[in-house]
Amino acid sequence: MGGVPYAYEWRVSHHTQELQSQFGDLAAGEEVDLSVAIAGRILIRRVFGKLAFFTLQDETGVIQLYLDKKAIEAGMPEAENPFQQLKQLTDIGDILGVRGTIKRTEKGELSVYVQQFQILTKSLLPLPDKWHGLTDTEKRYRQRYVDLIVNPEVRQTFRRRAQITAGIRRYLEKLDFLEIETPVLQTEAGGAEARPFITHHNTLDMQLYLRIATELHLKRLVVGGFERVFEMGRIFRNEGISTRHNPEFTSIEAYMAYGDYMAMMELTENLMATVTEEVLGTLEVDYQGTTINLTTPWRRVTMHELVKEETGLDFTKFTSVAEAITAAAAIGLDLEDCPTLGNALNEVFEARCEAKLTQPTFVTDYPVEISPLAKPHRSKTGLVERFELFIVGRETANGFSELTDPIDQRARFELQAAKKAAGDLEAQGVDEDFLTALEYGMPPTVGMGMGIDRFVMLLTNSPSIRDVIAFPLLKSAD
RNA sequence: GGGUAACUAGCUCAAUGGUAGAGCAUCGGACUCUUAAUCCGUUGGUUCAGGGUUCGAGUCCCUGGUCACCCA
Repeated sequence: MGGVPYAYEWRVSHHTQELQSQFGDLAAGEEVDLSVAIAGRILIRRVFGKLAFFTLQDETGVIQLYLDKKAIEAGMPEAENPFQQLKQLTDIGDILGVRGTIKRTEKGELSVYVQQFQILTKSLLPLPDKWHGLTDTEKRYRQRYVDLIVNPEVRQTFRRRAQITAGIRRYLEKLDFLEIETPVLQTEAGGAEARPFITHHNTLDMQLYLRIATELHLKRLVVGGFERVFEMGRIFRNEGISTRHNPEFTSIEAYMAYGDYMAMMELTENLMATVTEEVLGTLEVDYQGTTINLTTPWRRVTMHELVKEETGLDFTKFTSVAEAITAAAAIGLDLEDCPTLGNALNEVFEARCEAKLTQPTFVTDYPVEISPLAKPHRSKTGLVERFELFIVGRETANGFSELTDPIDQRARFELQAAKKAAGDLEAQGVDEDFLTALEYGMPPTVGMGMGIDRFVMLLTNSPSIRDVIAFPLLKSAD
């Protein structure tokens, strides 16, 4: 005791939750002569003259400490007035190690009957009000460590996030998928339509981009002979920030040779349902007051059907963009800027359908114009074999039979490059090396990408993406 | 990008244009079964920043900042 406010170690025998469950049915007033050692942060202090109650929190939960003057003096005979020191030197927020036995107090609170204690770390800053806690959103995100200390549900969210990512990996590995890491720093940011972050390598004196997708490298691996690959990792998009968008977020992309988009829809729903069941123990998920039912199979509907269902517009009947624009105007939609029929269809879909897709729904058969990496539909001209998964009106996953024809792929890239040259900041350039890979031959392959953060939001009932990212990007405070 | 609202003590919040406050936390004291312990006392402020109106601004006006929500 005394003098060393920052200790080196404390041998812990139990965590609070273990004790709470192990002695859950101990009767009030009963004691158990089991010696335990625990450690944690002092959350609340209730101090009397010769008796004190602390609430101690460790990673798993909380337990009360029963601090009796006589017991502590008996347990720490070399110390001088140890109980007095305990009262004077400890504060809310300090990390304390204790050894003692188990006792449920007469008032019924399971406690550690402390014989010895040591201040392991002194806290110099006061914790937020124990009753009101920390509610200021900005402070919660900027000082997540404080948020984690005082809001147990925040710890639960990140614990659950870890279970989800572990569950996804376990599921895919069981299906013989191999996780391979691909470059974050790239000379050309491709694989998606998004503005990239630009950075610079000093010794090579080279402009580099942070990846906006993992797609093109994973497909190179498929060319190389890995039939089932995936990568779960951070990607970066230099776009706006909202409750659904953080500039860096986590995606998983998985590629499976010899499968098509139908197979991948099945894999995706089974993967998500399995992980949900593992983590929540149910497929009925409450999200912000709405029950989302993840029981498979999920609804599959083509974009054409859905648009017709919601708006009455039958895009299979239109022969030109002009016709579509006129018809859309009649229902109050301005599509003047749409260059092609496919763009117009997508525009109507985004404006009128997306938000209504509350229950999990695979929207299929997208226009080729907005899908530069997807294989043409085997029976519908102008469309590709693609799906997007919507849950709670949010795009949560995206997959397609991969375009494997290098000539077609070059033409699609060139269209993109033309848009880029015309000033479209989200268009991608021609990735010559990727085309070379395709020229060596890529087996028929299906790929899928999923937004991990959005899936975690769903399973943790989090309204904002910032609630599932430990340290979300915020503007600098000053 | 547009709109709305918030910003005051460490935390949660008050304060008709007229002396900046409360609870908890801090600090000191009393107290051997508390659960937001209780009781007595104490400390604590660039009212987000900068300008303006006014005898006087936390309050009204303008500009900016951050966060939140809604819309695009």
